[in-house]
Amino acid sequence: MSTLGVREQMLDNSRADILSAAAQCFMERGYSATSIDDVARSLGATKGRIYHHFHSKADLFAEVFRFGMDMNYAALEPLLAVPGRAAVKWKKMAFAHVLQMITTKPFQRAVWLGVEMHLRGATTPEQRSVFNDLINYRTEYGNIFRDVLRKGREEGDFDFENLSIANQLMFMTLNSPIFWYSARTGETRADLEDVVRQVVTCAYRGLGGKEENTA
Amino acid sequence: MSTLGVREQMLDNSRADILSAAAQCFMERGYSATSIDDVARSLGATKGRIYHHFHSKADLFAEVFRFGMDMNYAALEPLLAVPGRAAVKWKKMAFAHVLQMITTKPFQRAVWLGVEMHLRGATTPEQRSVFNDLINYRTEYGNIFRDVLRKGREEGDFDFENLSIANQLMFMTLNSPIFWYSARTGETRADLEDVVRQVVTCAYRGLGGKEENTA
DNA sequence: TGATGAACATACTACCCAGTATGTTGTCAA
DNA sequence: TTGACAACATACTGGGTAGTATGTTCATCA
Repeated sequence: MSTLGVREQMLDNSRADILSAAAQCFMERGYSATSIDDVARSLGATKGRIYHHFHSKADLFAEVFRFGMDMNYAALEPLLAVPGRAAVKWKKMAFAHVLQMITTKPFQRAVWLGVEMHLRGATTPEQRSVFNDLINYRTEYGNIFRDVLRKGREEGDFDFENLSIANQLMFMTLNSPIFWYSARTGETRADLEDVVRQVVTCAYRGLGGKEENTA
Repeated sequence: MSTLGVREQMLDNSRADILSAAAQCFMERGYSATSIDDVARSLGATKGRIYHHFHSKADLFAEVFRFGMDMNYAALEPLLAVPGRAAVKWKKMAFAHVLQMITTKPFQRAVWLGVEMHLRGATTPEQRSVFNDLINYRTEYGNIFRDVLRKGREEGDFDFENLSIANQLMFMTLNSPIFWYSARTGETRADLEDVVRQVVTCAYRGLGGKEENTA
């Protein structure tokens, strides 16, 4: 692996700054209501900078989506090898996921937007191939939870009927902080984790999770 | 009350058709990506028809929002006078609400969009007063459930910590079919109600609802 | 039966925005 | 030092869109 020179570092930082600003704009105004000029203005820059790094608005959005999902996988990966009961593993995964939703909210809102747009078919044919990869990326992530749900039910720790519906409802609950959470003034890490814990508990119970595993 | 003449009937039907088409378009493309021409085209008409009945795009959207909430209140109202335990009342309310989300999905998506837009502050100053009324309308609706939740907890049938968080998570679950539900081919009323029941059960358990009330 | 107005359609304008073409500046390598 | 190129900024174009101004048709009523 070669070390990055100062120049490459600055390039990457510039790209990351754009991604961050774009995520914020997409969160605040949605996809179509966000103009490239909006993103540029929020950076104190102009269009030129954006188009130097990204082919198009759709491409910029796709990169925001991908970055968000990359962070999700990174947060989840350390937990995948955990042995033992699926319900216990699920709790760790759910906690990490909700924490991730809150701490990277703008990116997760973009992921949400992307999934929604895909479900509505609101993409042009050329974008489809790139976009389909991203949706598969996201679906695969969802399937990780889905498999754990199935295993947990087989082990008798979960009690739900339709797996697909249960998975949908679970994700709605776990993802929901991207819509309603915002840090109070003076909020501590402990306060934050308490919110996360309440969300996870709600989802766990919703899945028919047994109380003895609640601890 | 005066009976409506043929002319007034047709006017009202025309308005209702526009509202319906607009709700569909807003659902499929979001607010900003929906053009007035799109709505008109889906009706086989032109802009002139839309602007004859509505002042602006924002006004059209507001009316879709209002109509959606009107239907929600209409579905909920018969249940408000029900005496007895709050948890039992909650179940009836939740069932009616979820059924409503599914059967009037395009309008409910518009309500969702409207709330989201308001939370983002994506409205111009002039629209604010009209829009604030609608948001209050929706908040009041939410508070009906909120009060029942509080009462249910006081009666020992619910077990959650923060009331606001519980209310948020509950609504996310109950509303979620507007995003993932679509009728299968050959789906019966019983199939539909089974889906609704699963959603309500998930939300009920998430609130820490006691199992003996599940029936 | 002719005048009036509701319910539209048509035609037009001003503006915004994605994308492009081109100019500018600083850095680094030879 | 110089030329080459990355990393932008500036200037422009074409297409789409909200809103308006103005026609057209047809029912209704005096």
